[in-house]
Amino acid sequence: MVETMERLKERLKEKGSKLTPQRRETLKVIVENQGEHLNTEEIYELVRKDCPEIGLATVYRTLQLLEEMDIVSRINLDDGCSRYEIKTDDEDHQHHHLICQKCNKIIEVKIDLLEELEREIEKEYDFDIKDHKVKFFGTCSECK
Amino acid sequence: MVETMERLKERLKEKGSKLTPQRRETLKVIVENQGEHLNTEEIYELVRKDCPEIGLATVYRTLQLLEEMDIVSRINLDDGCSRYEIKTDDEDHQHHHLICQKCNKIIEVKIDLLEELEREIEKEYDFDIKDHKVKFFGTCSECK
DNA sequence: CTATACTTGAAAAAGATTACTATTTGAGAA
DNA sequence: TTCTCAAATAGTAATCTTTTTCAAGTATAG
Repeated sequence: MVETMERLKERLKEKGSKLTPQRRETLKVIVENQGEHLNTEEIYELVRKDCPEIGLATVYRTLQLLEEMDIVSRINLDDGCSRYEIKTDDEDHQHHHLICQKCNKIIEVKIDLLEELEREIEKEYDFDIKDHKVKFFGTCSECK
Repeated sequence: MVETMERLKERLKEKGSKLTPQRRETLKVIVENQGEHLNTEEIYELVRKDCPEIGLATVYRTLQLLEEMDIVSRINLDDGCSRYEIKTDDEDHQHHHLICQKCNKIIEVKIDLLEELEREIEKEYDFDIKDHKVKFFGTCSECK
């Protein structure tokens, strides 16, 4: 938490930007709700508890900023809105998500195992891979 | 093309739905523009050439229908709209896409190579995988 | 031929996100 | 600390994609 906030402060400074209470609080909500895949509206509601005067537009702007600064990543679950999760520094790219088509549960996958495929693609297509977004659809253990 | 149209007719009949000129023309445009990753507006404009009286809402409805019937698949490139491509029957799940972060070109990847990872995930998470959506971000050969 | 369920076009509505504008504020300089 | 000014904010309007509504049209089984 502290390190994440420090990272934000640092990257904002590099950019000539400011660490405002609104930005601090928005990041705090995302960190504290790791694994929840909150959308913008949900983040807005949670941020309002400690920062009631914040506007929705500011939350949108902040999330965009946090994504550009590589502090959060955006997830698209095809439900008509963007969702966000914190990027932990121990992973160099986004982890995968399992989406249950029956109960809509989202499960995070710790295994990466894409190295081989990525090396193959880089060679075959002469393409430098920087990151990936991988979603698997199917049925979770509880819904089988 | 003929087989794809037959498949549509067949699946519509199963559902008690009709094969209308609007649906026929929409599918035709997608088939004829394989590899273009057209969005709804673009499909609408192309369909209008041969079917000028069609409404945009019908195109939206038809694309939804085609996706449900597993005839096309939707691609989300985070550019604020849905794009579509035909599902060829020789692939049992969606192929991957490479997205160049410099020129925004989309490259289709023929290699799948996800079998091993999927088996691993199914075992580890007790999750039945039916399909996947995989995007790789980076720099294409021309932009290096 | 006719009843009925399915489709359609046009326009309105919804929902997410961005743009605008006057005002406020964080943080470095003095 | 106080001053200064670019950066940020709140609130609202505007935009853009997609869905819904509804009256009218159409295919098809019987």
